[in-house]
Amino acid sequence: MTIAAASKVKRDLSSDDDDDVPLSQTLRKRKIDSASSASSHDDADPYDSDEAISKISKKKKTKRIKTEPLSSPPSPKKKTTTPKPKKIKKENSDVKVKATKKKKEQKKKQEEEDQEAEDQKLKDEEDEYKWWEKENEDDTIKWATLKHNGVIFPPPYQPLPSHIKLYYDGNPVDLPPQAEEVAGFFAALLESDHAKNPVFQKNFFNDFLQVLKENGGTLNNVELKEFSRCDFTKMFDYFQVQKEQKKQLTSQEKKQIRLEREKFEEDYKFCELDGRKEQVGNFKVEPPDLFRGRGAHPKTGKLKRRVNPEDIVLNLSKDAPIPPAPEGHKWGEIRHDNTVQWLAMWRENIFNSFKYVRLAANSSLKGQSDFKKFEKARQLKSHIDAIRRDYTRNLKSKVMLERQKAVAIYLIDVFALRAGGEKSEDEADTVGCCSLRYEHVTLKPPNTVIFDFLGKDSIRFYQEVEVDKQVFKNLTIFKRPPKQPGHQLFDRLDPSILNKYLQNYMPGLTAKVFRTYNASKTMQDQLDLIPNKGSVAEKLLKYNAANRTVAILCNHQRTVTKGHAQTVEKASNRIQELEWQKVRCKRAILQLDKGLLKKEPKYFEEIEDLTKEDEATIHKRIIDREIEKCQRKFVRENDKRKFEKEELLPETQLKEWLEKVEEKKQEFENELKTGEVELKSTWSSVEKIKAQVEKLEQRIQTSSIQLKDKEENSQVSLGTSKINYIDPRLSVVFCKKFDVPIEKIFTKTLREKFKWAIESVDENWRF
DNA sequence: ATACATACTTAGCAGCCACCGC
DNA sequence: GCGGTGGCTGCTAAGTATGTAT
Repeated sequence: MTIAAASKVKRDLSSDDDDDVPLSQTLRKRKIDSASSASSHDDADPYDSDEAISKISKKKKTKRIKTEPLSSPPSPKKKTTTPKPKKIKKENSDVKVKATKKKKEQKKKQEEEDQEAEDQKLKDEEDEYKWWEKENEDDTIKWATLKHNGVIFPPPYQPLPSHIKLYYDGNPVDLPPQAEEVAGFFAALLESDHAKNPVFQKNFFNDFLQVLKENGGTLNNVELKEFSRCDFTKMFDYFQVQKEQKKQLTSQEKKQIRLEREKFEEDYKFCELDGRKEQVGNFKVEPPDLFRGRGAHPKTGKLKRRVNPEDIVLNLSKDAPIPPAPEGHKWGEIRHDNTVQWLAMWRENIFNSFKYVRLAANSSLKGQSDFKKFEKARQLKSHIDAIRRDYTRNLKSKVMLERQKAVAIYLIDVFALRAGGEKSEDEADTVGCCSLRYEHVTLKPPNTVIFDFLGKDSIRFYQEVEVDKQVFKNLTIFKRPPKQPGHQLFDRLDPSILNKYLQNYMPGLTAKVFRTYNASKTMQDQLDLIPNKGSVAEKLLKYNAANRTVAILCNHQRTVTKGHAQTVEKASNRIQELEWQKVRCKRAILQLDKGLLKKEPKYFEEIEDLTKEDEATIHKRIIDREIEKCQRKFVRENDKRKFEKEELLPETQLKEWLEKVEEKKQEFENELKTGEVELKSTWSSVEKIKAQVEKLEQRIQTSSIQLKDKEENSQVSLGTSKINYIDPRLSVVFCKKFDVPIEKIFTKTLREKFKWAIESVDENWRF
């Protein structure tokens, strides 16, 4: 195969021949052209040694089983060169933060808010640390000084009132509080899917019994043996009532509570990094709960235990004051490691892995990492041609390992697959590129491939695509007997081999960089296609469409919301009703002037398009809706009156309302029979009605577009790509060039996260 | 090379709350 | 003004990647 052939991989290899094809089309069924000439040696068996099948065995088991006492975590890394702390700037940043908080309190007053924002901006300009304007030094050292106040622990368990209990075989069970807490975790989920999942039930019940045993068993000698004999409903109901009560609080009370909480959290929400005040991300320690693994997770439902101060390692400057541990406790360890970003960590008990407390997304450290990530992806631009040329050539390599690498990189590049590291048996069975198995890929000659597997978060990846002919051939070889379902497709590959290979092209190049690169490249290309015209709303729609192609490329999905089908139906009913109203208007016009039918027959065609059945359906829908409305109104009104101790509305009132509806119904029925519309007073002239028709058409138009947009977005999640894959500078440039306010594209938090991008590019910047 | 340990990014979802159409 | 709805945010699970010891 030639280099030219390689560059025909459709999506964006040298975006020449199909620049004008909307990506949305090519993405659904991505086609890969192939000019490969199948010469005989291509088919030579590339297995260059007979250990070929040796690694075929399914996946390896067990990892992370290593246990280590929490009290003695591994020693910190050696690199503890602590550069001298920079001078600390004074209270300026303090003031700023308070201003932000105050802002939250006051609603409405737009001007005031604007003013304040303006003020803040000024302050920002004075003393904000603009790291992106500085030279970038050593990045193995993350900070010079770090001070913080530790972490917030969840409140201790509050036992339930004594009349709320778990029931076993119908008998109340007295649980020690520690066990009651665990039972409560389950009870709270009673109506969720988790509670119906047998694995979840089993894992929960085991751990629950364990905790019960640890605490001396039940207090009233009920022996719990089977999950199915437990009744959590009383507990569940109690939680529901509590939730309801919380909701019932006045907005004043809610506000009060919120303010108190914010005040308490203030000290933990911020830390001091190199003398600057920066936000901490997850300063709250995760509360105990039942582990909610995604997909078919073997450990789902297990108890995630409470974390104590003794479990926590704090990381801060040597000279920083050590925050006091909660009363009667001490910290597990204090560390001074400035080669890492985390402020605190602990080991969790589900996988025995670590959880970290780190800085917020708007912090300088995170911003710098983010910036670096996108710069690395941009660097790939100057290597991508060589990489594609090489993998295209290596698709025919005599060496099996090379062929596998070539195909893998092809898949990662073209279909944006993840690297696909090995997983242990106690995790959900999900895969990425390197861990693809026989059954995940179906080959349909001549060159169609169906991918069907569960990826990260057990999100299904399903695509039927055409691939390069040589890729197809290779996949056929990778699936040859004795391989069978359960066997690895890339039996000689893992991400580290792949990454090592990739680093030959460019330092720091790894599989994931391709996702960033292709996502941002796609976005750039899509934005380039948008004409600079129309309203802001129209431009936004186009921006979102571009965003959507990226999300589809990266397979970012979301579950359709519960009410989605209903919402769609409602919306299309509305549109249908608008159409119907239009027809009525046109009928009315004819009633005013019959002669028009001959003059403009086209205009009145729609009248015939509406069938009697459809019309009757619409009538019924409207009437039903109105009846319901009356009834609801009646009930509501009386509820209110009851509450205020006023006299209730008599039934006759309801009847009166309903009679009005009945009249309308008669009118509709008559209209259906005769085809004659009762002329409204506003329909005094043909012109007026025509104007109304125009309005209706406008509404139909917008409603239809909105509906379509909603439908297309129902399964696609735009946020993930916007937050993680699309270089934010692209969006900034788009806004600048197209006069779209950045607020329309980035929420407040995103604007803070991407401050570096917003302030650093002009409108000529390109990815 | 493998196995494990560590640290950092990416991911979807629940719940809340502001806003919008009636 | 009211109730539903969609957008945001917080949360934490689930990935990727690299360093270190064996």
